[in-house]
This record gives sequence, C-alpha cells and structure tokens, in this order.
Amino acid sequence: MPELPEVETVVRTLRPRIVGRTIGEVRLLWKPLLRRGSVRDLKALEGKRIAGVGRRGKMAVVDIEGGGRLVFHLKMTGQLVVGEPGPAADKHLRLVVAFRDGRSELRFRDIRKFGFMLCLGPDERGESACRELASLGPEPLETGKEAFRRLFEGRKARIKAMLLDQETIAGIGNIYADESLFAAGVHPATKAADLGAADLDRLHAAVRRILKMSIEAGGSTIRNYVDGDGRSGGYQRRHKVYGREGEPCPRCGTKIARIRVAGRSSFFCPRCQKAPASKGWIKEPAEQGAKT
DNA sequence: AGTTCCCTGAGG
DNA sequence: CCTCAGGGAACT
Repeated sequence: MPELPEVETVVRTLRPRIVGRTIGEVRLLWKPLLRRGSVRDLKALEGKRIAGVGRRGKMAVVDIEGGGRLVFHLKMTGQLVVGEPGPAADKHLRLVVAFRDGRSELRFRDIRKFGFMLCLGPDERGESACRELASLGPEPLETGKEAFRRLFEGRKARIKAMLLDQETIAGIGNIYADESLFAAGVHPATKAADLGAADLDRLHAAVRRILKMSIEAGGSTIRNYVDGDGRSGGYQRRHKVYGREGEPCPRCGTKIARIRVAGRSSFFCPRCQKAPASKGWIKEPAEQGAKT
C-alpha cells in the first residue's frame, strides 16, 4: 500500500539508477495502464533521456529531457522496479522501459490492476496541465503548523476522512493516518471542528514525525510493497496500532480496537484516543435509562 | 459524507 | 467456497 513514505522511497532508489540514461524500447504489456496519452506518445520517448524523478503525494513523476513526463500511481499493489533485462515470465508485468545502454530496465508490475500511468507531452508542463496532480492538497512535509491547522479548522468531516482525502492533504493513506492519530492521541471519528489548536498542532507534529521515520526505514511492507531495488521496507515492524486489533496498546496496555471510518478499517486505542464525550459518540446514560 | 465498485491474492 | 484488503472515482 504505497503511501507517501513508500513512494518517496521508490523515487529515491530509482533516481540514481535511471536519471541521465537514454530510453530504449518501451513496451506496454497492458494497455489500460496508460490512462493519458497514446502508445505513440510512449514510443516517442525512445531516444530521450531521463531528466529526473520526483514525487507528488502518492504519485511518482519521471521527467523526460525536453519536457515530457510519466506520472505513476501504484495504488495498492503497484511496483516500480529497476532490474536486469530478462524474459522473466511474469503475468503481473504491465510496462517495461528499456535503456539504450542495454543494462537494467525499468519495470512496472501490478497484481491488481488499479495502478495507472499518465504520459504527458512537453506542452503539458506544470501541475495545472494535469488534473491528477493539480487537485492534490499540500505536501505534509512542506506544511507549517498554521497552514496545517487551517486545513481542518471548522470542518465537519471526521478527522480520519480528511487525512485520507488527497485534496485536503496529499500522500497520507490508511496506515499513516492511523499511526499519526494514535501518536497525537486523537480518536479517528472525531469531527475536525471539535479539535482544538493544541490537538491539531500535536497531529501536525505526529504526521510529520511518522512520515519521516517511515521514509528512514524504507516505508512499510504489508504485502507487496518493494522499493526501486525490489527490497521490502522496515517500518511495518514499528506500527503501533495499524493491523494490531486485539493486541495491547504499547502506551497503556488496553486492547487495540478496530472500527470503520470513511469506509476503511481504523485501528486505535480506546483509552489513549478518547472520542469527545459530549458529542454523542459515547452512549448517553440518559438514553439507556429511558428505554427501561 | 457514506456506499459501491474496480481487481486479485491471501486467509478462513 | 467465502470474505477481506485498499485508493480513489463515481455514485447516492
């Protein structure tokens, strides 16, 4: 489940392996992967050099010399890996970018077919030329605490839904939303408007600290995620609540609970992450008494 | 703002 | 068999 730290790790591992190399044959093995641009546009990349590799939210962006760009979204099971050329019969292989030097090639694998690629021409420069990039909210690691507060202040939506919403803030998925909310001591179902400035400041610090720690550990591998070298991440071992239903909270020992928020599993400690009691989230004793 | 769907492999 | 996982689009 590549979120910001995983995509950042992929980008960092890919960069020294492909930047500056001249593109050779480009083979699209599964057509629907290409969601913008044509096969002809892809073929037009042959002979051009890779100018750089970057990240925006959960998307990896490969810049082509002369102005074009390839934008990748790995969704849940996508992998962007550099490896030695080979026949490797692989039914999940979706795209192969070879290089003129005949050495390693860039491969896009995706077990489920949710991932996609956009091929943008030199005329489509800037984020405004690309809907998928233009609609993204700010980068959490480049957002100060005042700006972070302003994203959530007065909003009626639940804080977890807002963290997952890429238009509010880019790059956070289910794992880092839960880990950040735990670190900040905020219940996932809390309405954003019910959080005070101090809560939001703690959340801001938690999000940034956890994303940075995960990047240092090479991201989280739950099932399929690997970096550009094909290596698994290490941060899954440091998850405190995600995927740990029924296990003791590392802070207080209470059993980690799981509820559904924004259509996703949400793991949290019912004691360390209290819901605001006055908002009706906890059963009102008066209501219970009224029934009998 | 919640639900459904896309897709496939893993686990029950 | 069945259900679940999940990012995000497309519904309601």
